Formats: sequence, C-alpha cells, structure tokens
Amino acid sequence: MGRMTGTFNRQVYDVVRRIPRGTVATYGQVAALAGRPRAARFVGFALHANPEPGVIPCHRVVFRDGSLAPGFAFGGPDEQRRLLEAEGVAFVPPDDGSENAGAGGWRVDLDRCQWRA
DNA sequence: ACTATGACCACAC
DNA sequence: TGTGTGGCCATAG
Repeated sequence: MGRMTGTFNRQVYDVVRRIPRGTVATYGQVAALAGRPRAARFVGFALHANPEPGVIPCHRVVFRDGSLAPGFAFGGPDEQRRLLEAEGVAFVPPDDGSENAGAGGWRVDLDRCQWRA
C-alpha cells in the first residue's frame, strides 16, 4: 500500500474515526477539526476515497442540514440511514410534513445527535 | 506537467 | 428570502 493519502486526508480520517457511536458530525465540522474550516467540500472527496471501508465510520458524516449524502457508496442513502438508526441516531421527518420520502426527506436530529468535540 | 472534477458550507448581492 | 459564487485537497486522464 503506497502513500495514497496526503496530510489533509489523513487528518480527515483521524477525525472521522473519533466520532462516537450513536452520534454524527457534519462535513464542515470535520473540516474544521482537520484544520481546514473552508474545506468541507474536500472532506467529501476524502471520504469518497475511503481507504478502509468498514473501519472508518464515514456514515456518521452528514450535511449541515442533517440530510444524508445522495450517492452513498455503501449501498445508497437508505443503507446509511439504516446504519445510523442501528446506532440509536434520531431522525426527524421533513419540514413539509410529507413523510413519504425515503432517506431523502428524513434528516438526522443534529440538535440531539451531533458530536461535540 | 496541466486540467478537470468530486459525499459541502458560508457569505455576498 | 433566494440565488450565485468562492474556497482550495487529492486523484485521474
């Protein structure tokens, strides 16, 4: 395994690894903890290049809004939501009042489950 | 060696 | 209140 990760990515993975079970962190939050408050965008790419699936809990990283990533790599947003619910993460229905949506409408209750460093 | 692009978020107008 | 744009890491072609 050659060095395929730069300093920033390693910082990101290290932060994500420290997210406690049953809690979630936002991309911006991870970016800030990694030392790049304005690099939330690159956190997404860093996690997409997840070198150790199953080891790095990238499913605990969500949008600032609490919504999940549209193209989750482990089997779709529905799988990510399943993993989070299994850990006891609380979800809230869409503001619209329409709960027919799958994982797209439901969002994580950041008020209660966001990780605080 | 250079260009293009990708799981986002905060701010200006 | 809504829309547009900048930020700036790493990888592939």
